[in-house]
Amino acid sequence: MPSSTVENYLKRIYLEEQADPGAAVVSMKNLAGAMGVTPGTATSMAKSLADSRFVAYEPYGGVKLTARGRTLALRILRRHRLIECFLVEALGLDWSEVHDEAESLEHAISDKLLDRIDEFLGFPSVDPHGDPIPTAAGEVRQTLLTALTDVEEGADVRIARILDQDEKFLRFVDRHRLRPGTRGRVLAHDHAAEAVTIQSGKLPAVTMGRTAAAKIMVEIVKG
Amino acid sequence: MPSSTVENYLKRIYLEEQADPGAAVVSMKNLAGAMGVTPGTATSMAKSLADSRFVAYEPYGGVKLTARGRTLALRILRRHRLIECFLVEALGLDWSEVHDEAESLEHAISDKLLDRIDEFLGFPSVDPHGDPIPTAAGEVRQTLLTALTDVEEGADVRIARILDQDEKFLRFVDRHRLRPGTRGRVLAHDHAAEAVTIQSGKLPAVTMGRTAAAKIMVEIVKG
DNA sequence: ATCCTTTTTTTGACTAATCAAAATCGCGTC
DNA sequence: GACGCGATTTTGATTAGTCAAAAAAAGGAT
Repeated sequence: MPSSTVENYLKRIYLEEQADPGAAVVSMKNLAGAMGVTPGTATSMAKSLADSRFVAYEPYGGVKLTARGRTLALRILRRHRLIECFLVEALGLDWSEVHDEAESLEHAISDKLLDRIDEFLGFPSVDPHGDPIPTAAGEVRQTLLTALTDVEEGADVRIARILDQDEKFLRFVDRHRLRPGTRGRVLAHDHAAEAVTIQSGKLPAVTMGRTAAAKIMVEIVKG
Repeated sequence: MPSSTVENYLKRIYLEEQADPGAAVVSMKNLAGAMGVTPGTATSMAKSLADSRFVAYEPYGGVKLTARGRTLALRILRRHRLIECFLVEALGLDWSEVHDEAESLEHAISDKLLDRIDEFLGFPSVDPHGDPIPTAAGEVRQTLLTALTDVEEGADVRIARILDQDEKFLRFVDRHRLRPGTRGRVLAHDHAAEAVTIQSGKLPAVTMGRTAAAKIMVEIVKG
């Protein structure tokens, strides 16, 4: 069995690949940054992941998950996201605080218990942040979403996914009723000022900067 | 924070001390046996636990928990037992299979989540095996129980606690309706043959040997 | 083509946890 | 009091994961 360190690296590599689908590989710099280790550590781990055939590693190039590595990464992600759902559903934790908890539980839970949880939850397809839950077979259903930065003024949208697990950011999202599933309208989109103004429910509209808006994925609602 | 290895050693030392309250200390042989490591490993861990002031270690003697060590051991035990309750209550797992799962989750769960679980369960005082759940303050309410081996023929008893987490044994107990909380009657106690016959509900009576009976703790019901 | 900066790799060291096997200790028996 | 056996400790080695700092490579700018 791979250690939880290995599991974390693979998960992280997967997420980095997703975050920048353009890049063919994940650099040691990015990997080290994402894992909070020094570059030398990332290099030596990359080699050992390659030895286990979880990644393809090209010296001075970077790493890229193999099919085997991706399968494992998705298994961890599945665990992580099902646990997040469970903590919210069964115990009423707030969606802004479940990420860190899931981060450690994902390595400790058995497959059997995970199946129970999946069943308990009614086989959900997304977690509380709107992130898709990979199937047990290792497939992810990708939905086509638009970043809030790419939405034109006046559009009606349904918030679908928040691409940031940071508790502070999630609480900001929550305060303005922008959590996945809610509807909203883009009141203004000032490209020069790099600011988007959105309004949800009866709450006052909120204006946010480009980087914040880029982390909010929506579906555009035809009206 | 102590590693989960350290947590496991402390928990194990606590349980060994409980299992043989007569002995002043836990020997390296017993500790190594209980932890499934070689004696040399137990010795070196004993030293390092002593350095952290979790145990008092006497070379060629043994180890004994300090107050500090006991507090931590009880914290782990509390986690373990609350998790067992939770898995049975919330997810309907069988009490015979929750022990191993709790064994790994106990090191991964946060205090905050544990408190939620405790609340969810209504602050239980015993787990599904009848083992007492230490309080958050680190106290254990010890109840006075009698081993089935010490019960006279004809006595009515209430099963209170099973001193063995082994799945096979627990399923045996279950099959004969002897789980904690149920009532039964000791039909025969043959001291020479070291066998006890007990009957519960409408089921046929079952006869078990001394070592099995010693693991079943009961309260004697006055009639 | 050379230099400079950034990235990557290498090297050497450290900690935690473990084992195997050799050395040593403690203690009951004769 | 010496012997011997079982328990304990020591020693030397291994693996996983990490860091700091030195060395090397890549690649763009001049």
